[in-house]
Amino acid sequence: METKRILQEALIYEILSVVEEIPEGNVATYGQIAGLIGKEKNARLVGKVLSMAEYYGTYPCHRVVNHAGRLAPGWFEQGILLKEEGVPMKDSTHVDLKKCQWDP
DNA sequence: AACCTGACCCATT
DNA sequence: AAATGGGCCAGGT
Repeated sequence: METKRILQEALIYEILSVVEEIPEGNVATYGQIAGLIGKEKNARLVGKVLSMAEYYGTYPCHRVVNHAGRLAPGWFEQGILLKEEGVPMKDSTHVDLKKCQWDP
């Protein structure tokens, strides 16, 4: 039980430290992040963690979108934050991945 | 164990 | 990047 909790926290830390690396004006996809921490097929977990990111601290989780550039459902503030950074938006719910996807 | 859910991804149409 | 269908993985009932 205890070891499981520790492993989870380690995973969360890895995810958040990658998110922290995303430069202003760029966005990354969940799958991208999952790949960077060596868990390519675990993009869903990344989303899960980010949904609770504020619980762990302040991270630029608004710079993370899905593979189609769609913003997180049920989080309207995200679009505003991105626009303020100068991220090109296709519409209120999609960013232009082609122009602003983060290249690690 | 079985089943459902989700801030997902991919190939196909 | 629109709609569908199938796959994946972790958590919760």
